[in-house]
Amino acid sequence: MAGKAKAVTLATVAQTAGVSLATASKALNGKTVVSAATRRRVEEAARTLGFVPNHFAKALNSATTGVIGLLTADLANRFVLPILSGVENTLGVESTSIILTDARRDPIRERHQIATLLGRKVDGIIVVGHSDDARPSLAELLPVGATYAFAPSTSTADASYLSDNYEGARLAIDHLVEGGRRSIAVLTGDPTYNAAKERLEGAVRAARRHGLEIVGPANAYGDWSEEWGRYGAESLLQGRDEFDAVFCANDQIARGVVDVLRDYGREVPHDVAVVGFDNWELYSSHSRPPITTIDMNLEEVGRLAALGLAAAIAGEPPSGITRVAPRLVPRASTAGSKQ
Amino acid sequence: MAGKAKAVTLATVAQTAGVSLATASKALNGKTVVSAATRRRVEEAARTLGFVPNHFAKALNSATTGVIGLLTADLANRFVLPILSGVENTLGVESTSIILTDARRDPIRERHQIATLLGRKVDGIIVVGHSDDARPSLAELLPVGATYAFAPSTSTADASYLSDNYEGARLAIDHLVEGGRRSIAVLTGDPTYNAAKERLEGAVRAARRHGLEIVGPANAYGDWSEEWGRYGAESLLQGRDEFDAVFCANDQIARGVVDVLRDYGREVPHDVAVVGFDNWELYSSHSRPPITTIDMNLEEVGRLAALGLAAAIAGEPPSGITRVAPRLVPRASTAGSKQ
DNA sequence: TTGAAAGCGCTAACAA
DNA sequence: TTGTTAGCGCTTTCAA
Repeated sequence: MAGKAKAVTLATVAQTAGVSLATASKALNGKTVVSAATRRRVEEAARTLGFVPNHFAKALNSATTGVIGLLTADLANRFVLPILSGVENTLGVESTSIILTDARRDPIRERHQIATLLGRKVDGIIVVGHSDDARPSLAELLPVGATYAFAPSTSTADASYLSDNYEGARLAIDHLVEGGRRSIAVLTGDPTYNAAKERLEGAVRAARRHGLEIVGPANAYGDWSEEWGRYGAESLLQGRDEFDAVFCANDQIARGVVDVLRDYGREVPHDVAVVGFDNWELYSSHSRPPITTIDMNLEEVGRLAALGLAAAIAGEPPSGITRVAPRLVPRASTAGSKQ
Repeated sequence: MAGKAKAVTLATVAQTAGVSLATASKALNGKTVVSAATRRRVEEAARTLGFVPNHFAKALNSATTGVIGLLTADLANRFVLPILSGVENTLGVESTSIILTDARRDPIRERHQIATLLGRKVDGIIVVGHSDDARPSLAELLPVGATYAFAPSTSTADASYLSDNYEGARLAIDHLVEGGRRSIAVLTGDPTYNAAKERLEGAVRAARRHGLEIVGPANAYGDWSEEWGRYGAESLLQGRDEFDAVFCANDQIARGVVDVLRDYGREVPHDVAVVGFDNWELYSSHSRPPITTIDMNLEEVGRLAALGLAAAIAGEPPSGITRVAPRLVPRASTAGSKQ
């Protein structure tokens, strides 16, 4: 720990530049009233003295503090990280700081953290959920702006940003159909999740647009695990329907499917093409073969939530649900065209 | 966005409690000089008015601000999350806030962020690396305390906290030997990483302590991928040495090994036991069979880094490298005793 | 045990 | 275009 740096204040800067405190303040804050020469002198002085403005003093007489709160429901969740990253990258580091909190799925903890954030006088809050299931609005509790990322608010007056499951499923199905697949099965996830429903529904709709029906058992729900993927694949293999493709609602399911197909001597992608969801990179790109998947573009979700909050802080609060288009990440599990 | 809450200030509280500003301040800050009755009255007033102290005003005349900076090298890295979580959970939410930054492995960006954090008058900084390879000390640049998590500082004057790879390897080898394994092979990771070297070395040492030598090729280095695990396993199968266990330097390698053993009809754990490293839960616990692994206890690393920083802030800066003991997470891949 | 008053470092009227 | 002055909300001497 180096010695305590004696803080250089604006007063010192003003003094060395030979101007008043007020003028120095104006010069450094880009106010137009100061002459170019004065500004140069002040900036020079600030630079040589290594002046760093004290944000606390600044915040004390400004309407805004340049700090926003990130209220995450579950920091350990692997989906929140890209969102954080998107937020962090969007807000200018110099102008805005992020205070991070983790409610650990505990509503009581969440209340506490909101109080803390408000005590820190954050300009706004980005509420990051742990799935894309809707969550109660915080509008009543908050005297500041807020946007919701991943888990949308139940109130449409709030601005929510999440990935578009329907569109993701459509991308997957279109890709399979373009590859010549006509008999597509679907294995979706835990039916208590929106994502499981929407990805299945999106697939059914997209298939119909091509004049196709999804093959295989009507009840394609399971959970989000490899085990379910393996079980589902075996069921399909033992079922009466032929299939040349499987769309899975996440990468783990897809991994299970790919592994079982391999065990049974079905070649992927030659005999059966497989598409996953989530683009859990380290996971889906190292299987045999690597799995084509849908990336939710969660960084973009974070980016939009940050921009939305910035707008809200600027006095123009957005509202409604914005669905971010996912993208297809093609890999070997769907390579080549069938026939 | 609800209406702007007119902030309740200490002055209002003092007024309703019928005391002076100064007394109210003392009462709320636990100063002993105030009488119990007065304190009760002030607290009562504060509660009913919903008084929340303004941290900026507070920080303006205190030595500390109750804010610390988290300087992460790479937020997208999956190892930093548990560390963040450990830090977040350790610092009292009410008393300390965390400002999050992400340098994205860019030293220039890192400099900027340090400047920003110092501008925010953080009481200290926790530097979180993206691997356990040492990183340059920041002591020269920082007028405040700092601790290093995961990636230790190159300076022993700094306090660094990381997981103990040697101990992790020892746990794995001991566990295998206790299970009756005598011919243990090792597949480690990318030789440019400390972790790869230390885990291999730890395994060799631990084996010798049992009077055993590691079997298989001397050059056990590869990278951190499933592909390397598969390749390494095939090499072992085709080699001349018999082996009844494989210790892998991460879960991906272990997964590759398990999959190939399965392909070749070797039963895990009956014929060959497998241990991974990192406890990447969602990954290692869903393979066939689920993989025994070493958990680095990164939350604990975060916790200690936070406590160390708290000590530094309190004027007692710790120093040196603290290695956190990992723990074994037993799963099916080593179940039962051989023999 | 309480209160009056002086700042913390800065911004924002207002005056010059 | 520049400077003077009054706070922002709080803590902290120092007196009472």
